[in-house]
Amino acid sequence: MIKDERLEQILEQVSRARSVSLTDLSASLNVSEDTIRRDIKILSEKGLLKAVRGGAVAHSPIPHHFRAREKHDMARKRIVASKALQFIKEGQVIFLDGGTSIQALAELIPADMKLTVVTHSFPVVSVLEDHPTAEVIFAGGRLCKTAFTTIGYETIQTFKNFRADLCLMSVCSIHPTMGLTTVNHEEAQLKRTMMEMAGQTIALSTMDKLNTAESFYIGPVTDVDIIVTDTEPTDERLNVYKEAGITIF
Amino acid sequence: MIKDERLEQILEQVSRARSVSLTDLSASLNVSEDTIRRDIKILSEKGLLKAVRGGAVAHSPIPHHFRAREKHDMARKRIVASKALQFIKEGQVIFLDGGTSIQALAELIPADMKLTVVTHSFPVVSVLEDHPTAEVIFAGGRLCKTAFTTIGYETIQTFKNFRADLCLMSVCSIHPTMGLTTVNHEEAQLKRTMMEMAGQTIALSTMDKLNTAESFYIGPVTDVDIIVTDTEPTDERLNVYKEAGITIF
DNA sequence: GTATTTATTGCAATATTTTGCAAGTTTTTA
DNA sequence: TAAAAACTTGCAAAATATTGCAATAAATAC
Repeated sequence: MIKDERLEQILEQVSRARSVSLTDLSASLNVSEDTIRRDIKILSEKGLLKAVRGGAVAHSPIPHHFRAREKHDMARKRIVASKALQFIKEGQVIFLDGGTSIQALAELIPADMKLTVVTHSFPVVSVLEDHPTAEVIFAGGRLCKTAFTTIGYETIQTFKNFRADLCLMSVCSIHPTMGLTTVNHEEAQLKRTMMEMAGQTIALSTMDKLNTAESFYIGPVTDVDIIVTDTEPTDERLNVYKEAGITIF
Repeated sequence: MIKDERLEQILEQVSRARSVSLTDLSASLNVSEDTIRRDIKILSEKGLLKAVRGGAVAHSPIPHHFRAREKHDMARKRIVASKALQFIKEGQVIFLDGGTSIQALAELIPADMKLTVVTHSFPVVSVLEDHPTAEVIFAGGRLCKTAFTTIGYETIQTFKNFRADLCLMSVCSIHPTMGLTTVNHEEAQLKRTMMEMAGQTIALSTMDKLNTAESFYIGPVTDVDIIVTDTEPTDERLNVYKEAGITIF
């Protein structure tokens, strides 16, 4: 049997029974448990099921995937996320933006950390759904079917009801003189509100977003307090931001 | 049996019987009491049930776990859903409540039907995510980790911003004199608001919910305009509702 | 065509997690 | 207060994961 076919079979069994064991799959598909384990790992990385000890289970009904966006560069994003994690302290109220870097960050939050998380991202909710001590508040609004977030008036109003210690924002484009920009007017408004309502803003950005600009203005670079990237803070491309008074990690 | 599956079985039994003993669980799941004790500890740390001496009880103010209800009586729920579908007309603004009946209904909405849907249920969003012409507005709020809905002040405020043609509500309990009731104060408030803001309310109920009552009052039975059940409208158990002026389907 | 690379699979050695048991402690019950 | 039931802790056995490696098959280059 060809590998793809086997993956299909696994998915089918999971969707039928909601959970399957390695032993059963290994027997019914005539391959070793090791192979099944690897298959499940592949499928779980694609977000098509959830790997658990001894087998796999179907995902929760909370939407968890970004459809339009490819999950490329995940390694870099995890680096950024793990650097940003240090700024989150027990007991804080934090805003989590959309975007895969932020999703990676949510995955890293320790299970015993008490937090209040306000977010407008379905994938983030999906990650925190299993978190025992995080109080999660979802900012509703019009569903953005491409980014898997909510957006618009309602979303902004919700964020206005909170005063966060920290806003963890994913960056679309950042430029020393053009400031923070994004591809969409409503998103710009929303990000502006999130920053206003938070004591401190941390921008998560991979190096390819630095020194670029899009059409819709969010605010000057000095609106962010800290920039976290996937390179060394000593990288000379970052000097211009340091001179503007922004802390780099 | 894999561990995850066992945890769900425990949740299911707890939500069905409201309380379970270590001894019973140990016998029915074929593991030692120690293991069950550890399982219950895990679940209680996630806030999905309450550990008590000798077993576990359901968390009183929280609706039963979504997954536990998911498989239960799906056939009946689909009957109810398909009957309710006829009331949804092109171009309307509709409220969709949580619950598996409503999820089944969302699945039946034709792909070419133009609608504005306001909901607080993640599973419903998940279904409508693929719908090409439905504008989906998600009512944010505090995440209810068992029912996969949002709840609380924020959620209620969001619904107050809309005037819907139709509110499709899942019923917890309905009784001719006790009225509409549910297991949780916040949920009761929310349902009340949804009905207030909608021109017409349709209650989806399987027969086992009829003539039962829970602790938290939503409103009199006359708050709903139509009741859709899984039996014939001529069923004599429904007469008392007809006499109250409610249309039965 | 053959050689080289690449991907896949199973196996073995080594961690890690889960589970059941036993001994001792606490809580409940009568 | 004594007996029974339930809980806690530590530990060893079993189950499951991880890693590296070799054998095989498939793809690609030469």
